[in-house]
Amino acid sequence: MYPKMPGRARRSAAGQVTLSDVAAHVGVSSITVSRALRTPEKVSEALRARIEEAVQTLGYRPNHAARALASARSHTVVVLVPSLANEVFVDTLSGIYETLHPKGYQILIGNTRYNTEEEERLLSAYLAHNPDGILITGFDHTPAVEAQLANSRCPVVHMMELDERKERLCVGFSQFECGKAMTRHLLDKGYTRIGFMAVQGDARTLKRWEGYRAAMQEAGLYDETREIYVPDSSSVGLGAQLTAQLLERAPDLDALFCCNDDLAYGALFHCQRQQISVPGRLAIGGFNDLAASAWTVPSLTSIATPRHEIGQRAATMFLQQLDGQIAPGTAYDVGFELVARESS
Amino acid sequence: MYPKMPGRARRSAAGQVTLSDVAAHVGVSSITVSRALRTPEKVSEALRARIEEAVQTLGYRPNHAARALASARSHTVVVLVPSLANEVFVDTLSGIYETLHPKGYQILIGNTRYNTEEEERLLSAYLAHNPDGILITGFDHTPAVEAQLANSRCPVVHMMELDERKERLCVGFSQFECGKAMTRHLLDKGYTRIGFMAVQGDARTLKRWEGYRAAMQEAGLYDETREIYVPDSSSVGLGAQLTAQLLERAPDLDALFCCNDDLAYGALFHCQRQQISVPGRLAIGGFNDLAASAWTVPSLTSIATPRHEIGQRAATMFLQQLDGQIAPGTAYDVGFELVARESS
DNA sequence: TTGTAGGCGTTATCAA
DNA sequence: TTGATAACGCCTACAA
Repeated sequence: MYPKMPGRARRSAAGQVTLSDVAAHVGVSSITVSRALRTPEKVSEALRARIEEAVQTLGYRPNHAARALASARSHTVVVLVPSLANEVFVDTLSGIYETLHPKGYQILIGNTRYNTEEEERLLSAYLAHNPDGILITGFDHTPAVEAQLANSRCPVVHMMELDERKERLCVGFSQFECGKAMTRHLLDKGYTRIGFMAVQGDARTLKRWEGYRAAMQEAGLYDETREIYVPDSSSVGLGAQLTAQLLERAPDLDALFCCNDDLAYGALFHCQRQQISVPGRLAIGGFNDLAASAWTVPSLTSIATPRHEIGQRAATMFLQQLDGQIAPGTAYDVGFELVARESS
Repeated sequence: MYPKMPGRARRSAAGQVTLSDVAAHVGVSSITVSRALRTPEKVSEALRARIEEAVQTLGYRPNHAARALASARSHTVVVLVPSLANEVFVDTLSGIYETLHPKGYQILIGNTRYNTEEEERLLSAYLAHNPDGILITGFDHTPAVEAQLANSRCPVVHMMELDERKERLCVGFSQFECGKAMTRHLLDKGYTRIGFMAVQGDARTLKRWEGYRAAMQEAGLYDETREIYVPDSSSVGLGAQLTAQLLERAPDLDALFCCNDDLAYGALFHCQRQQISVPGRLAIGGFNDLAASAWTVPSLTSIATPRHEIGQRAATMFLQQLDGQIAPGTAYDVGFELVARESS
């Protein structure tokens, strides 16, 4: 048996320097130290200096749990995203972090893995932290999650999509219009046998898919045999495999709209390997405009989504609701941009 | 002015259902409810059932802060990684999560952005949470961080590298040997004018670089004009740009070892665009073996690093130290594997 | 198997 | 500007 960890013997163990330790050191009451730390302007300058010094020398560290318990504010915000292996959500998180960190908020990241049940479990667990706010991806949740959000007594901001019911705080863009925009771009370029590749089947993917369908139907060119879908999670390899499958089934395809850039890279690689010229024989469009999309050969036509801004905005909207500075049901549309490159 | 959020009036506001609410409902003391929830086996079956029912109907949720404060155990583990935009650390995190979540631990993720000062700030902030453990990347820290780790009174596990001093708990592999292995592979394949591309300049990159140098010097083929380095953060685009620069400076290069796969993709794309045949005119090797590396054209030779296992292992080692089940200074070598593909 | 007592470190309230 | 007091919700220690 090796040395156990401190055992956390009991009673925070020897270690912890507390507010009253600092207070004793300075010769004031602990509440004064508390004030000197949180609202320095309410403490006389002389005292403040002595307190700060004592904090330094004693190495005092505030105790988050005690603060949360006493103040009923955890300074914690829960963020639920479907994936971390996706540049999109990493960028969103960094926007959130940048905005919330300076305000003293901790972020509790929940990775739902594109699974609403997992989301439910995560939310339940995280609610025990009494978050001051919840930033959640999309509107597609289990009834239990909806109920928890409603009862959470803290601001909830939905990210990535816009609420058609205009009842919930949200920031995002129209996934449907994105799907339409890319499809129209391909139609405008003269392609007529345009396929669609989808995976994962989350709500946002499905909306893009609807956008594709709407545009194809409007053009009188819709043909469901040019669509391919599997529920698996997205990857470059899967993109390559599905491209092969789809081309077998619909050999006359002249363009392919992939529901995200990873799949599109896979499509590109497949074509390269099979000597299928892009865009000569097959045009390819992606979605999200990941950092690498400008560098592939040929470079990838995609739709740029301002996810970093979505993160910043979602965090800001949370702060605003905390202060009553925002109307309930506010929907913030960040828009999107089609980036035409060599692959189309 | 719009409706503010509940205001968190004070005193946990109307809302909170507490242990004693449940206790009152059932007609027992609150400690009994606490036990029924944490150690069900210590409560009679009949009571347990009634308590569980009351928990359901009242919608009781444990309060993390109160629990942490009373028990001096936060059930929180801090994980510090240099980046989230890197498959490597996302995979590591998922290994950690899988291992720790079932044991009831929350994970506090800190993204240091490859910056030791930022790491210091993050650790300071996170220490306020009284974590039960700290999983940190590498051994390259500021003195303040080293001091905080030493004083933290909780298990600390270092990930990704092995401790030469054999003093610290760690799990990883030899970055130096990796660098050597890839270089030797290229030498074995007959390449002699092998370049090296590095970015970011973190400790691990530098060790791989040393491995490269050692191998080249052993072969009597080392030439520093074939090395290129910039401190910028890694990206596919940067890989392409640096490849162009290096080829200009050292046009006779016949192989290029990139310190990670992202850069290698960039190198691949540059060659494709410039019609430089790979590996005919220039062989390329990467590092990490990201998921896409098997699908590029040509597919990329790389070094597979078992980061998921590192995550699992690091979490396990933390749990073991908590129970005194592991010798101090244990270093767990997960090894690595060279994956030779078309690009070399 | 269940309960009593007391405190974890901090902050809100109210008073001085 | 500063302080005394009483929570916050839960858990450890000990007792019954």
